[in-house]
Amino acid sequence: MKRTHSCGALRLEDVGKTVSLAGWVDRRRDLGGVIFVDLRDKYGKTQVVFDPERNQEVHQIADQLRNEYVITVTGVVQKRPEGMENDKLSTGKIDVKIDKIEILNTAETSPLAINDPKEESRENDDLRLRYRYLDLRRPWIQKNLILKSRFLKEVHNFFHENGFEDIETPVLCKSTPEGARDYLVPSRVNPGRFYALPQSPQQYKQLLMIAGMDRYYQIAKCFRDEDLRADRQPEFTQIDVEMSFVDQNDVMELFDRFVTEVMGKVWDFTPPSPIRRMTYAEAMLKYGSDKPDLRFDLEIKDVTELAGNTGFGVFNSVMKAGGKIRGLAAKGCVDFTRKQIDDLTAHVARYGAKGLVWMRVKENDEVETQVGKFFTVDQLNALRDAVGASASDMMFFIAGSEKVAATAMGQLRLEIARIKGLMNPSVREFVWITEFPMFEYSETEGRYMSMHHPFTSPMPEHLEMMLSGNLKDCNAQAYDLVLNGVEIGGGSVRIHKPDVQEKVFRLLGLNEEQVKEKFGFFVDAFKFGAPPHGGLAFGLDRVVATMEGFESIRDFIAFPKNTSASSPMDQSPSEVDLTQLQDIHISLNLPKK
RNA sequence: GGGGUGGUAGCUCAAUUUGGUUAGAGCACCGGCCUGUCACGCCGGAGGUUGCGAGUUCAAGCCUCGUCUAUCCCGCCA
Repeated sequence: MKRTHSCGALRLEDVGKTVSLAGWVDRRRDLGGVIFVDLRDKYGKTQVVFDPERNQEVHQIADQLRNEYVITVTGVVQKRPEGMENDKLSTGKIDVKIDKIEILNTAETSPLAINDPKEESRENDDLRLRYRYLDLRRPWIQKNLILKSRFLKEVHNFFHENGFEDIETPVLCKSTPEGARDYLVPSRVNPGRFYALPQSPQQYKQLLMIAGMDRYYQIAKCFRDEDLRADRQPEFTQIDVEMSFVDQNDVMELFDRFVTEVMGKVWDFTPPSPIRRMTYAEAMLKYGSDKPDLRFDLEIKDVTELAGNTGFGVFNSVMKAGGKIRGLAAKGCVDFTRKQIDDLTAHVARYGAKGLVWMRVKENDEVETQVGKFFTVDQLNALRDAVGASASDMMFFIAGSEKVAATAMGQLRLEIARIKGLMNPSVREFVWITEFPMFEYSETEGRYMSMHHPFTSPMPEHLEMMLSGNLKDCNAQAYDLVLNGVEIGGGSVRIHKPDVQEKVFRLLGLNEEQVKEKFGFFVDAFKFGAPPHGGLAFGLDRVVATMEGFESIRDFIAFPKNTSASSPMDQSPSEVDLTQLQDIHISLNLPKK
């Protein structure tokens, strides 16, 4: 027994007890005589005291202690002298006078400042990942992992209480077209053949519905071989759910309860119930995004008719070409400098905006703008009223294709909110986005692609439209759950009729042979009595990160990859022995340097 | 694949108008002093291929080119 208590356990009522503690030396304060050591473990910190008058031998050993040494100590809990309490520690009213010490391990000087009291001070990511086991000793990051663990426990409870079964699905799967690039695993016993790691257990969970399992959930590892971002890792975890005999309302209602009962409990708050819903069309129009951040207004207005029918050639030609003109009133931003506006212009250019038109509303409500000569005073005033601007506001306008006008404006909206500090991290705004388009035209592929995935059912009233080949206006029974501008979950009602599924594959450009080869087993399964079903997947890492106000999910994953999808700690991916490659019948054809 | 930003001591950063003594500071580290500190304090010390490679120049951390790398973003991510 190395310890009787953790380093976060002792309180005033323990005074007088003889205790043993074990942990890491967080910090040593040597006053010449008495030596103080903050001993740290997962549970907290406790100050232990080495008094030369109490025990000279032990004191001499304490003299050798350095940061991150691993020790076990035994001593007597004492009330700290008057005025010597430390309010920052839960154990701060006591300390432990040490009679016995054992150095369990020494430690080299840490390349990371583990005991840095400034929580926001972090070394660069490369160094942190290289010494991740040291990085993970920091209390703030341990807190993140522990929170995720607690959340998972409640997730399991919730689904079990609601009749869901936790069923594992394969990690070695069949590679399928559509979607992200697959991670491939060569088969040794089947030369020239490959498994794919699952992008999600989508098909398996649907097969479980066909199998009659009725309600399935799984904490599922998913893999996507695409470029990384702060909120995207090549492997990540989903709370994956599927239910039989449900419509989309049933799924959303279940997750309304999930948010209230699980997230509300873990983060100790009361979410709105039900969570508000907004159509995709409304979100794109008003917020220029399918994941609107509703912590602030800054609503976008369509001013195509107003602005297009003026003497301003740019607006005029965009409208005639079938494009849109969108505007918004940036409240209290009349004093934006020319440099700020230039930066905003550059910002929206990244999203395809050809330009950014700005107008100031002066104290007397008069509109002032560089392009004023193209508008009448009435037209300017009409624009001002249309976007809801008044004195001391700045107005911004973007003209372009509907997609560019919407998304560039949406990004402008976010950037203004950042500048004005409107993204309050303590506010949580949930919203369901519904009625997503069924298909999306891909310029790079030159064809329509599924916006969600190819198993998504069209809205019943749009089925005929889809079957007749109108893909543009066909909406799906798909829904995303959005929190503070972050998509934390998404799902759909699935197609359960084999003929509809076949048709969708065909519309996506897959011929009969390709469907048979890639999805044959899946399509066959639907011929044997598939129940209507639907579900949803929650991004576990992203939910926790977003709830904690972090943008990067890396601080919630014990061993994440860097942006090159490699691990600076274990140097993976790495080269392998030639014999290993021979076993799996692989020869390398590497790009020239 | 493309763009932005960064790479200087173990760590976090600095180094004046394109350049001008021996590249600095804080923390960490090592030594000394200090008996109630808690980011202890005081004194001293050590620590540098300025990512790498070329180039321009009398002179490069600083300018140019290439390259590597990290990060953020666009594309991509059903």
